[in-house]
Amino acid sequence: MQGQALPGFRDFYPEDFAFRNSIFATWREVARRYGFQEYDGPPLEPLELYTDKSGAEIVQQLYAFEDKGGRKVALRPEMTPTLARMVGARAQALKKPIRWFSIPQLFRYERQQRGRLREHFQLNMDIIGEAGPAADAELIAAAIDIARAFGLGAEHVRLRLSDRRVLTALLQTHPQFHGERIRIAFDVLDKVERQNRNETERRLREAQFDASAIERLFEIASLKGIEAVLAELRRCPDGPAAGESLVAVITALGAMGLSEFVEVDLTVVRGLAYYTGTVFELFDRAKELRAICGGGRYDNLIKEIAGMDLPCVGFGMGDVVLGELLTEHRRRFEAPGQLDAFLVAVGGEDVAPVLHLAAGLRDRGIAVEYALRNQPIRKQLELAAARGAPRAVIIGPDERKAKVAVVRDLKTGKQRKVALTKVRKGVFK
RNA sequence: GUGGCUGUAGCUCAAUCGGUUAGAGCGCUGGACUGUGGCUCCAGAGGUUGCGGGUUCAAUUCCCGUCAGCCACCCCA
Repeated sequence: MQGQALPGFRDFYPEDFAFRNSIFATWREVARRYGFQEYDGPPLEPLELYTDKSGAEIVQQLYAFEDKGGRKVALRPEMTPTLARMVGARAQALKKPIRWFSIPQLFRYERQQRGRLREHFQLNMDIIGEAGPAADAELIAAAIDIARAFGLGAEHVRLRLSDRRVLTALLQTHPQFHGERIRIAFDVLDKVERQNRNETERRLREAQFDASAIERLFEIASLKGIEAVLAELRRCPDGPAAGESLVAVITALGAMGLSEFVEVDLTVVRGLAYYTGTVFELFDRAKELRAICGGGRYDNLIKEIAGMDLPCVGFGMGDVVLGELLTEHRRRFEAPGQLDAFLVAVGGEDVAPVLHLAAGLRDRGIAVEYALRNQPIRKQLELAAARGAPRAVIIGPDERKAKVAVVRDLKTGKQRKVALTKVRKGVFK
């Protein structure tokens, strides 16, 4: 075997490409329904776009190198910094709120495993310039509607919802959770579901938290559902205010009829440091796969990158985990037969008339194919069927004499003679 | 980046205790079938057993390295 794709990179054979296209088409369709406009940026960006925001360690996970002009560049690992730059540059001119989406191919140099490659396509939807919770609800609704558009209902997926402002308010009721140490608590909470309790306690003790603080953190982690969270918030000084946005988001989603998908869970934190409020993830119910989609509110990022003060909320949804889930649910896309007709020449003297007919039909936008060698009709029909053509148009000496073609329905096997004048116009019956 | 497991035809898998010419099904190509596909039958092509080294009279089989895949960690687009 001579060569193969680099590790973590995919070849898309026609059936894979059809599947990918069907995912993209659904993404675009839902984005359109929500009034989003599509944009794109360069796949190659200045390295600093990522290092400035994410810290130098992430360079280890970037496809980064020096170009021939000595510039340090990187293949984009995420779309948000590019979006921030683009919006920042025209922030004055763009009518707010901005609703934009993109389907970039993103790259990351990491060891691949299931659901995580070195390259993937990711739908990004963002609302920029609206600080209120209606924007958060709108995006969460879009994420859920995408799942629904793929035939995934509340029995297949669930949306886990949290809010960092709520989490902060609850944590701060304990004196040991303050300032930088809240970040540590975030980090631990993010992993609390994946680790056993002993491991979690060990990490907290290493970070100098005492038994009462650890107890408090587990208390917060165990709060499930909005009622439990609200009850707890009422016992904090700034609690009710911190919970306002979360309540508004849940209310809006309820009004849209999406409550059965939504579950408040404070252990959803998201790894990225720049989230400031709402955070959410879409999961398969069985929780066998990684998150299908993740996002949240990041109100300070554009100011950091472009200097404009614009609140944002957005999410990313990759094609890899989603594709795995769809395949599991047997919703794998079958490549559609794209031909309208397969033209069959009975003998060598029929080839030129078939070519002529093919050219005329193609001019009319009709998709046709014919055998590239002289073959028995048997072979030509076999190819026609394999290509998924709905019908074969057979032309032989008898047909030419009678100025007709035999149109054979390849599904039913029924055939009839149709005048050539009609066939030439793409009328096959 | 760390650790564990696994690599045989395009795909799914065989190959006895280490035994000489590595097989089968599906798929692909051709034929039976000279104006009618799907069925059936026949034949063919397709392999450096991931790659490299070692042990042995003999390696798909045992050992080491390496690459790739899967899983876990790390990390989360």
